Amino acid sequence: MPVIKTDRDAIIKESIHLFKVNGYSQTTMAHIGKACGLIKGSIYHHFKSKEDLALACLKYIHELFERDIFAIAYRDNIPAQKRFEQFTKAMEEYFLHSEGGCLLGNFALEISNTIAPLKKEIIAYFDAWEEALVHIFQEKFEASLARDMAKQCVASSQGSIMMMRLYGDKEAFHKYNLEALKLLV
Amino acid sequence: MPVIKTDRDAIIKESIHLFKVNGYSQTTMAHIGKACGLIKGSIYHHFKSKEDLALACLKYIHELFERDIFAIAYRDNIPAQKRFEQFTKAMEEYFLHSEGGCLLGNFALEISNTIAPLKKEIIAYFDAWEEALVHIFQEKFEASLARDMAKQCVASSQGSIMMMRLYGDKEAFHKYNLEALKLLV
Amino acid sequence: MPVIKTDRDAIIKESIHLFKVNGYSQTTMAHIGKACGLIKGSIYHHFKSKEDLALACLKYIHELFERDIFAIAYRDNIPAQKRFEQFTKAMEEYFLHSEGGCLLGNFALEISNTIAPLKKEIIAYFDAWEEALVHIFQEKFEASLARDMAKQCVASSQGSIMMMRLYGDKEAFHKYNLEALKLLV
Amino acid sequence: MPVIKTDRDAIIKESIHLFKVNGYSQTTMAHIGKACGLIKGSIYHHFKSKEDLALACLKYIHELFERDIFAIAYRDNIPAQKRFEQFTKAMEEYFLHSEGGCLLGNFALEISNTIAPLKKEIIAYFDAWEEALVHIFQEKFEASLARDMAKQCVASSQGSIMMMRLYGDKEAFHKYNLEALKLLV
DNA sequence: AATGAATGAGAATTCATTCAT
DNA sequence: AATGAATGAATTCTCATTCAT
Repeated sequence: MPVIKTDRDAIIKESIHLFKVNGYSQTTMAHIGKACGLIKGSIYHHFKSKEDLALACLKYIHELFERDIFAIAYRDNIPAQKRFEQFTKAMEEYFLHSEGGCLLGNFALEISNTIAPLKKEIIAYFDAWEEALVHIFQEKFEASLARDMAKQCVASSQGSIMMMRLYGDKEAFHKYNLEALKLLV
Repeated sequence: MPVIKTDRDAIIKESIHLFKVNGYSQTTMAHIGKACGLIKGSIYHHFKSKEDLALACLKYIHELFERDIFAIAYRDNIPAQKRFEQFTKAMEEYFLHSEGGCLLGNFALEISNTIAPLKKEIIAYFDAWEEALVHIFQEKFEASLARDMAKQCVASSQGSIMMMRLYGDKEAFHKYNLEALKLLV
Repeated sequence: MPVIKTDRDAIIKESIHLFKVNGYSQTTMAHIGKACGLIKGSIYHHFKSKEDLALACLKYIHELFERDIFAIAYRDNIPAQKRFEQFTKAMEEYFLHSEGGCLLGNFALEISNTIAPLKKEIIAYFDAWEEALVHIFQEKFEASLARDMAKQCVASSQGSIMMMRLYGDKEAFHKYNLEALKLLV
Repeated sequence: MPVIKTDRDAIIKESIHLFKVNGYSQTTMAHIGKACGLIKGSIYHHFKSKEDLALACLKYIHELFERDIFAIAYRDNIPAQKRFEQFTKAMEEYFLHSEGGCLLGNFALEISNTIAPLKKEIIAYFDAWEEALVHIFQEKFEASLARDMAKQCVASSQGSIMMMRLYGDKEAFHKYNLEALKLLV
């Protein structure tokens, strides 16, 4: 029962792509409109402002991750190590095919200081990512260590994605993920 | 022979700060002018465009890193491990006091796709960083492994800086650096 | 045979209120729609344009005044002075309860110069008001004087309404009406 | 020693004219720019917003009235009646040559409900007008009566100006002023 | 070098209006 | 009659850049 894509969703998807590749400020409502086959003004029928649209994009991705990736961490019937592998693989899968890297990470650096409502959502996303990893690691490590490991895992992932985006080098990103798996061996 | 701060340098320093904290697009020539006690038009006596100024900022930081940090890696009279410690400490020192994180990293995500000349400089900086680490690691590891380690080290640093910037958490950044040191033990 | 309120009438009444309080330009079709429980586009089933709707509002009020107030002036079986009292009282009654003052007066100042068809209706309204007063005054004064008195009476009323609207002071408006009555004593 | 007209003043004067004749909303920054020989954006060099410009216009007129008209009321060496004549004449002089009537009165009806900062200035202007008249009337009448007379005088003036503007009838305005003078005979 | 004023291109946003359903 | 979506033109405002002084 796949959810039927509403027009709202179509706009969000195009926007996510443009925001990821060109950044928030360099993406104009006209660009987004064009990508959706609309004129710029028409987008305001669906979102009350550019910021509002951007927030919807962040939430869309956050939900996607919750459902498809973070959720993996909570499948407690699967051994922790196996789960971590699946989790890491799902991450890799997503980002290898995500032109422009991680929208949340990009926005964290571009606008989290200037647009507060977006910052909140960005932090919520990284919190959830961290929490998922903590849930896995806790099974094998003491809580405080598990948290430190999770934090570093999130950070390293973001760093790797940044480098993949900058250099266009998917190879290195894959290697990083292989390396990350050793954490739980 | 300490370099005398020219006006040009003063503008660069203010710009670096603003660019780091607020990003490229969200920093206007008027903001920069105000921070320098000038009106925006006057900046054009020193830099021919905003892009040109941004490039000067990137180069300024790149040179600073070459001189003060990357150079450490090449002090071959010091043992590799010691050098790595010094290198890591210098990095930490810099970024702990750098409000807004890493300008080069920020710009990598915000505008490397849209402003090609800046991308070149950003890549040169990360290349140099990586090369410095390779130089250290090569002493103890085989070339290809040393490079992989260097790449991951750079990426992880950037990821940690991103998180420190987003969460305002210097503690976690410090912990990450302690952890990184274990690479060479 | 009381006139049944059609939907058209409901829209007109809401529009009159919004136009009076917020002016022509600052009242949008969306505002009007919302007040009527419609979306803005639906109003076009009843009126072919905003201007057309505004014209209907002006005519609605003009007719109301003809029927309920101006008509008083022509009840020739009642003594002029008594009629004038009734007329003035009816005016006061209306405007004391009219949030936003006099729509026709407001529009006279806001858009009579820019939207000709509305100006015509506005002038017709003030002409009728003046004529009604002339009819009363003529019984006691010579034609030309009666007309001058009528003109000043209309003008003063509008000025008083303007001040009542600006200051929110109904008291002063009442005093003015008391004063006006002395004209015919 | 005539004050030298600054560019700011030139913009204000053109704006006053356009605002008076076409109203606030129907006057665009492009209109104003065109009238000043500028492009629309350039006006923002002198005024930070349309509202700010409008406020400057209101203040400009308010000051003009204080200096050239209201001041007359306070020349206590001249007999009250004479002063009232001069005051009324100065008013007539101004408004007879003011295409578009009274900016403050026009704005009172168009936007005092929607743009609070402008309302404040409009009220200050009418307060000052009233106060000037009170000062004259007090010499011959008891305070409370003087105030009532002043209020009605202001209101009637505005009503007459409204009618002059609507009908384009300067004659009637003149007659009204003659009539007003009888108040102090 | 610096300033103040101006520019022009474009940004986000609004709004009356239309149209297929 | 009503709706939701779309339009296109216009509106306010921004900003990098230029130029005469």
